[in-house]
Amino acid sequence: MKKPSSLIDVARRAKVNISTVSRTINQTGKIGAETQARVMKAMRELGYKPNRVARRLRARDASTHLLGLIIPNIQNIFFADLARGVEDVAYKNNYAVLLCNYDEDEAKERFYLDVLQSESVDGIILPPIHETDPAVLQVVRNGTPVVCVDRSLSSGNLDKVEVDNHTGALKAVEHIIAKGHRRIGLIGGPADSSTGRERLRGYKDAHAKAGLPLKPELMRFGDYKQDSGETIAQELLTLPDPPTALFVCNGLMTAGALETIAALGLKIPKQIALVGFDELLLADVFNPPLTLVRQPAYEVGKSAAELLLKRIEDPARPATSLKLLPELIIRKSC
Amino acid sequence: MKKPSSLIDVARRAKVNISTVSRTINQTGKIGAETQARVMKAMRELGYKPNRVARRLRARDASTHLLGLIIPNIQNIFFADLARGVEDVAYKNNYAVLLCNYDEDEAKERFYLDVLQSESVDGIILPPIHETDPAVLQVVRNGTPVVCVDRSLSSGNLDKVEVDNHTGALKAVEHIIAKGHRRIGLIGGPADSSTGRERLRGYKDAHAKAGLPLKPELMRFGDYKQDSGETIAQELLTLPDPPTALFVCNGLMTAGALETIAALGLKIPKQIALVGFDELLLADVFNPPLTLVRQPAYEVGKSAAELLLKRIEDPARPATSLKLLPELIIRKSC
DNA sequence: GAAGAACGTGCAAACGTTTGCGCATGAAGG
DNA sequence: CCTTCATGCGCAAACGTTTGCACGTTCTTC
Repeated sequence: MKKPSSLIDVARRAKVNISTVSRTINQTGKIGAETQARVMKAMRELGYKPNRVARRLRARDASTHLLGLIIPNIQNIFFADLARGVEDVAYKNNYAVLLCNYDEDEAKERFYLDVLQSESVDGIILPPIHETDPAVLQVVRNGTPVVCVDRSLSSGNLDKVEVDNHTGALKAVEHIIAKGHRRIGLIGGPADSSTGRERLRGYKDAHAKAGLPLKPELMRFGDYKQDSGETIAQELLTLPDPPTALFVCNGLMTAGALETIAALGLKIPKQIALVGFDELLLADVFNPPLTLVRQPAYEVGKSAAELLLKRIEDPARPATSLKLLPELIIRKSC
Repeated sequence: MKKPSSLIDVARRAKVNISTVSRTINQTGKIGAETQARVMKAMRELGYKPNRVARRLRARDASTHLLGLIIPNIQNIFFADLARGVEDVAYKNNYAVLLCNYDEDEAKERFYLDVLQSESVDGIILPPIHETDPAVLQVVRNGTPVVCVDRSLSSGNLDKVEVDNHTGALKAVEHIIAKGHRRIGLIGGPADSSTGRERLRGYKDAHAKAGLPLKPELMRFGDYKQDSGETIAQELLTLPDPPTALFVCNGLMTAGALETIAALGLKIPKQIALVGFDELLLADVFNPPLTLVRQPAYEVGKSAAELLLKRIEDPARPATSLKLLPELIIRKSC
């Protein structure tokens, strides 16, 4: 473990004081051209790299050009796309982003929040695990810029960018109803997530508008992972009086549902119609091509990062709240 | 920006010296039960959280229980799965992992390497951008434990876990040949990646073993992203004398190829057979179900993390090199 | 009952930076 | 020739920890 060279080493080699070295590095203060050259040379020769830890310890407010992004599940393409959106604008502005995958685990979320904070990132983007997330609130109170994505935080004054889940679900279910379906199975999201609830509301409202009664036995709730889509579809489709259409509330669960539909040998859309949430790889070349609600995941990430950068620049600016519209892509599965 | 409380505040409140506080936190040294209680109380009341930055500055070797993972492209499911493998074993061992997505950009890779290093992570897992990556070598020389995944680094002495790409490709192409194909299009990986070259070698060796001549016009190389799969498939399939089968060297490019096959209205496997690399969501319920080489992505991540933890514990242990076998899953597309 | 041993705690240095202040030096201005 | 001032640089404190050392008590042990 070779000890890396420090300011002191550079200073010694260039025969100046460490403050001079620091100042030439940061372009702060007046330093003679000749001295600067000598310092630069010494730095090059020693392969000097500033120690970010020390730098941040000294100056808590020294920008590290580092963003934190905390996501529930990296295997969910929605979040991967979102992450890319964040990445791209961050990088364009010379920021790097530290990604943390908390796997819907509250303790883990808290841990990462801690880490990012104590790494002094300039700001954090995350979907709060639920509406009143005290850990997140604490971070906000500490003065770290935070922007919420996808899910919201009840406590008002935060920048956030969400998808209009209610409208998305409403349109989807209205489309299903327009296709003549009356028994529409719901594979919903977790009840304690705002996205889950909003999509459920869309499902309900579509029924109400069409004067269709809700059938509780057709409404089940998963955890946004593939397995639960598979299991719930199994339950629903083996009911004595099964639904004729399925509305599945996210991409992974849609994949799961498709697995059981295939296992059951059901034909889409004749025997069972299907509309899913989230775009899926290959959805348009699937057989039949899948009708689904495309969420602008990349754009969510992009906007969030832009908002965050603005806030970092001007912490006093009023909070902006964006709501992006999802798009119902009608193909052949319903 | 409220200033968080420090050891000093806690010490003052508990009427002890800061060293006493530090010691009760870290369970190091003997501290009386009563004093401990007083300190704990003060910490609770102040909501004290240790400052990780300061801690790491002081003790460069103090484990932060933090791992770094640098991946080329988060949207590639292979890496998402790999990341989950890393995550899971890390978390089980009380480590957190900082994920960095460098998007095949060398400058970005270097940047993240810098950041992780100066964040003093305990170790780093990454697929080196190419065999002789000086930045990575530098990190290794600095004494930071590194394990390479997926791709290798020419300079020997590193822990690494790879997939046997040669065997995987060999089996795949042998299977294609066994199905009677003689004109097999290759949508390969980048020539400067070890995975790309190994898979190419498998493709070539399968031809050689079957006594089949290589046809350079059927061999093209993409960048592992969906678009290039789409474009190259387009080029290949509109050749005057097009291939009757396609071997596609990763998942995203396979998806791209499927897009153009659909656009061209070609029937799989009759008009064009296909074998891809990487498991794909819905591959088994696709029409037809896709024959492909499944890489044990999750296991790669898992093993890598285990290796890294072992190395952190015992930096002197000899380097281990793992080669995991991919599996040819024969379905209907070839 | 005296000599250690063990225990509990405080003191201060060190980690690698940034930065306010102060001190020379030389040029400009009267 | 004496002030004034800008320029260029050094000194030392501070950021929040950890940790070796020292010191005073109390408990064994013969």
